[in-house]
Amino acid sequence: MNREMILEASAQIIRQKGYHAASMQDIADAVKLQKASLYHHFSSKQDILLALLDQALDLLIERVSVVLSRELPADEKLRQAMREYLGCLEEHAALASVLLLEHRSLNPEYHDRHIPRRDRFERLWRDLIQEGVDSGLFHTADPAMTARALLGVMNWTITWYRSDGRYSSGQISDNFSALFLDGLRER
Amino acid sequence: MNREMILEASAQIIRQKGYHAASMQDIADAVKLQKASLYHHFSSKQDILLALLDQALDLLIERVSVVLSRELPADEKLRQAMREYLGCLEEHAALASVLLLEHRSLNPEYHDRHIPRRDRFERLWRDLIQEGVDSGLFHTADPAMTARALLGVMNWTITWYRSDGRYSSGQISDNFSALFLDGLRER
DNA sequence: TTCTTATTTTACCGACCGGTCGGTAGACAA
DNA sequence: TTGTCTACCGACCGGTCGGTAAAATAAGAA
Repeated sequence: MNREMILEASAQIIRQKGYHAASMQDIADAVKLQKASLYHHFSSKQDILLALLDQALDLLIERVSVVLSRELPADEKLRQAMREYLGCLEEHAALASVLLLEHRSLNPEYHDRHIPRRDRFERLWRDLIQEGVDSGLFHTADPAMTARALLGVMNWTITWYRSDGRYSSGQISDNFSALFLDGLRER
Repeated sequence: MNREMILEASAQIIRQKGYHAASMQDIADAVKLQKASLYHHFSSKQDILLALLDQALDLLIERVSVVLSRELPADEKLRQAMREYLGCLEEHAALASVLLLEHRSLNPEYHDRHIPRRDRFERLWRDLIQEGVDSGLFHTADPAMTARALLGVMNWTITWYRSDGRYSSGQISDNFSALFLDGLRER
């Protein structure tokens, strides 16, 4: 047994029940350990949550950054970045759910340490929008708010997306990127 | 003391702490009652949560429906509906947070009763999109998914919107509706 | 083999959880 | 005066929470 296995099980359980409803006993049962044994690997329940959030954010930042560093026009880069991000949310659904829905359960001190990393991720998207504006491909009144709209659409999918649903994450992201780039209005 | 006052306090506390972290004692303290007295007004903690969700959804359905029943072109109707919805989320921020973030904490039986009402609300938006498509104003591959994108953008605002921030909810909704209607791409 | 370290277990703790109990105070009516 | 109602209270219930201490076991290194 190691930290990674415990984290994986924790993500599943916290995703299902929410952080506060998920007990250390639940996690221990899932990895077939006694509850006390978890405290050999993690100093507290909060420590587990923080590790999950860090892991999730590291993963997403890394994966999206790779796409953003490609030499492409901003619109195509946006399309690919959205595809990568939504694919990542799907592939690591439990981890992603914890990141997006349970970060509010972090203690204040932990939370303060977490926020800058979130901002860094948000800035990736804002910079992409800005890049598009600078190159004359995009127009927007406020790149920061546009980035939040973008993240809102994508993040909200974790509340309804099911991998056995009608559409794959790739189809959904293509749909969303087309909507974002060209709008709903007929022309 | 009556049910409404308890619900109002409950919404504030549950919004802050989350359903499971908010205790009946917390709620009792907030309304200056003994914990036991809460059970004179509500049969259980779940009962409080369900009442909050019902109240929130009733409010939103009513307010948005009024806008949707106006005789307007679909694009203008969308603009006004988004403005109404985001204004409502801001005006009843605590209630809205509970609705959007805590419905997962409902017991299965309660949850099943709640879901159809949520679907009804989502359908309002889907029908509006469809109306725009039928009238030739909108084009979209899948109205249901477009509606979800729309709701995603708006619902996600409760995770970052602060009433003392740079923009009012009206400005944000105008920004979002413009983005949705005409897209990000320069033309 | 023995010593050391890493890992897990058993047994336990105080605090708090949602919820129930019997009972009380006051308003109103018969 | 008596009975009934709403609203509320203090005390308490069994159970679970996150977390701790110390003993037992497993795994390597010498």
